[in-house]
Amino acid sequence: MPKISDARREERRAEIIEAAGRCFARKGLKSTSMADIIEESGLSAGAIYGYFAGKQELLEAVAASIITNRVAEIGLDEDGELAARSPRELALLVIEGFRTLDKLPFIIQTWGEAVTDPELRTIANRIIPEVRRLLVGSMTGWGSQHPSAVTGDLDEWADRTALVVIGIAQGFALQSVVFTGFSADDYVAAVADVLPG
Amino acid sequence: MPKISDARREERRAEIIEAAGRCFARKGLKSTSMADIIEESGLSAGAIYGYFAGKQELLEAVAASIITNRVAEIGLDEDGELAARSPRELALLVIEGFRTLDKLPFIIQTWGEAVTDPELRTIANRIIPEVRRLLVGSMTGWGSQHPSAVTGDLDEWADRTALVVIGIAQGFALQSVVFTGFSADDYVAAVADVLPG
DNA sequence: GTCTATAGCTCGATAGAC
DNA sequence: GTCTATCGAGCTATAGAC
Repeated sequence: MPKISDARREERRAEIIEAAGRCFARKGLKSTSMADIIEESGLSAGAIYGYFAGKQELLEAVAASIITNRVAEIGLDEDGELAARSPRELALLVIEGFRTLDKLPFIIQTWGEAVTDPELRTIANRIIPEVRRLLVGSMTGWGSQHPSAVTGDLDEWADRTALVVIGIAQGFALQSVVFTGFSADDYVAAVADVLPG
Repeated sequence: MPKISDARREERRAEIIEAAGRCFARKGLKSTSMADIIEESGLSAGAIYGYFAGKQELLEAVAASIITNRVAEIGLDEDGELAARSPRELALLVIEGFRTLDKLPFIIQTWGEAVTDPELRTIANRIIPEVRRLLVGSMTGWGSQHPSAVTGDLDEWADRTALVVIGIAQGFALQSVVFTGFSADDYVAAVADVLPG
């Protein structure tokens, strides 16, 4: 077989990540076997292993891919620019993203894995500060226009508040996947109630 | 073989759950083997399997045990009675509990497992409404004394707000375990900022 | 402590683009 | 004809059962 171009190789890689992502979302992290991914991708074991060293590395690639797509959507309005938004608007924006994300169960499982997988933790730790930076930037803009909603120093306020905004969104994700009687609308209403904006 | 008393059997069961809990917390869910638990408990394989059908059932028992202990602490003041508390106080109470809980990493992993394990989800779904009920009761008492902080109907307000209080605490737990640069003090400060009370 | 099943993975053989 | 991505049978290691 021929040596393929870099572009084609990158495409293959993406295909494999996609296939693995579908398996993980459908069957769960644990019970997805390499055989499943091999079948889903339509390739052979050897082919897969030419791209990824193992299941762990695949999982990490899938996680990185999803999380990168997520970040690209957060905090960017229609023009792809960062707009000034209130804590409430930002929380609802992130939650709305989670709400329409079919891979949410996979993400929750990934959080659990990150506890014991340093590589996944590294990925998370590369992304969280980036999300936080986006939120802080957007909130700082809003806060300067609404000083009465800000307690203490503007930058410190935005810095702290971003943490809780992220936490609230994470709580939403968790409850929506694990809690059977969960009402997304109630949660959203409560967030709108609690956060300023 | 002598049939042991029910009390003794219950005690043994608790010992095994304790030993398994230590293993899970130390080595993580995945890499804890039955051999580890057998060794940690000082019992034989046969003995363990006389109480639990397998690793999964043990995990579920450990989760149920931890979560039950948690609930016992939440919302109960020194007298074991339910006091009226503000959303802020309740969130900080739950967070403080997480903060001093050495088994937090285990809990996060359990959330991930619950996505694919119906039995664990059932446990979570038995507990979450109970915690919520405690929070709602406590907050309703507080809200009736601070009507200006309540939007709309008191009961509905407490019901909704409890969701977010739980979510904020879950976000704290997640970030404190996964995010390396996490500052618990900042998160707590932000919660105190955001929630009424 | 031993047995069995299964998961993850390896590696020589193959075949197709250049 | 050469070079190498892909194939896929089987190897190895480990977890769980008793």
